[in-house]
Amino acid sequence: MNREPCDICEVSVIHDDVLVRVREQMPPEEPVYEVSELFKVFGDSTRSRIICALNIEEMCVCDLAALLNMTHSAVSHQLRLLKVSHIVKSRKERRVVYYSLDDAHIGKIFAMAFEHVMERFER
Amino acid sequence: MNREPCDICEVSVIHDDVLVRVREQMPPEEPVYEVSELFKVFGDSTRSRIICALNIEEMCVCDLAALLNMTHSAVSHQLRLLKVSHIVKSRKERRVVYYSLDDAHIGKIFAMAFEHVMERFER
DNA sequence: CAAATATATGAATACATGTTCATATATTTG
DNA sequence: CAAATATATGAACATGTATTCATATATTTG
Repeated sequence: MNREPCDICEVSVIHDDVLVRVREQMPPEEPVYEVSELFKVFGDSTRSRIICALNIEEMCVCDLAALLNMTHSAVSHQLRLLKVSHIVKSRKERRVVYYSLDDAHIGKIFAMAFEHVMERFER
Repeated sequence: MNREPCDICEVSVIHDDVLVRVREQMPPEEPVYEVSELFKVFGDSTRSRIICALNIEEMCVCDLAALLNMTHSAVSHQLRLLKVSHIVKSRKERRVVYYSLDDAHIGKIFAMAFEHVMERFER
């Protein structure tokens, strides 16, 4: 009943030494989860396109909708998600809300992923 | 009927100049899509944990299952996805299949995202 | 060769998520 | 203040996806 170190794993662990080392060096659960949540937000082509656009210049919902050929509603929903995820920030001027990337880090991570993907494209 | 430059967008575009500039500088659709697909694979906490583990040391399915307290089946399914996405590679030795990160780029992107998340943690 | 072991996989289920539609809010203009 | 404009949002629907379960394959060992 109380099998160590794993209840679900039905067979014996093969490399105990590896497990010990990896357990020691594994980053804590919470930031790993946060990282995957960040990637989850990146992991949608609509949001990726929005981020690419805002990486060039700040834009309002209407312009983004025109650029991406989408309804205002769909764009607005995604922008809300991007905002609560601290990927995008907004400023209001008269009637229009201008969105831009919240953090320089965002663009960097994106650029690096882009580089990675382009390498595969060139082969 | 034939409203330019966007059929879906029901109102007039506000900033034509912005749209022109962004259209010019936007990266092509395909790599943007590929980037979002890459992030989609990263955007699951199970897979993130697997990637973190393999960033430390190569591991077999059984060890990963024990480490993550998951069934072998679930781990194997995720590893298959990671493999077809070229995030992970495998080598077989006798009965066991050892998995490791396919590309140094993977670890870099992950490390940068980690850094970004940790910044928020410290505030 | 039979039993055991390590991994893989197809189908099913449960849950998450993106878009649409209708409508609401907020701001500006006549 | 009424109409117009820009954006936001709740609910519904459709689609996608992670895990589980049962089972298959492949390899090794007695």
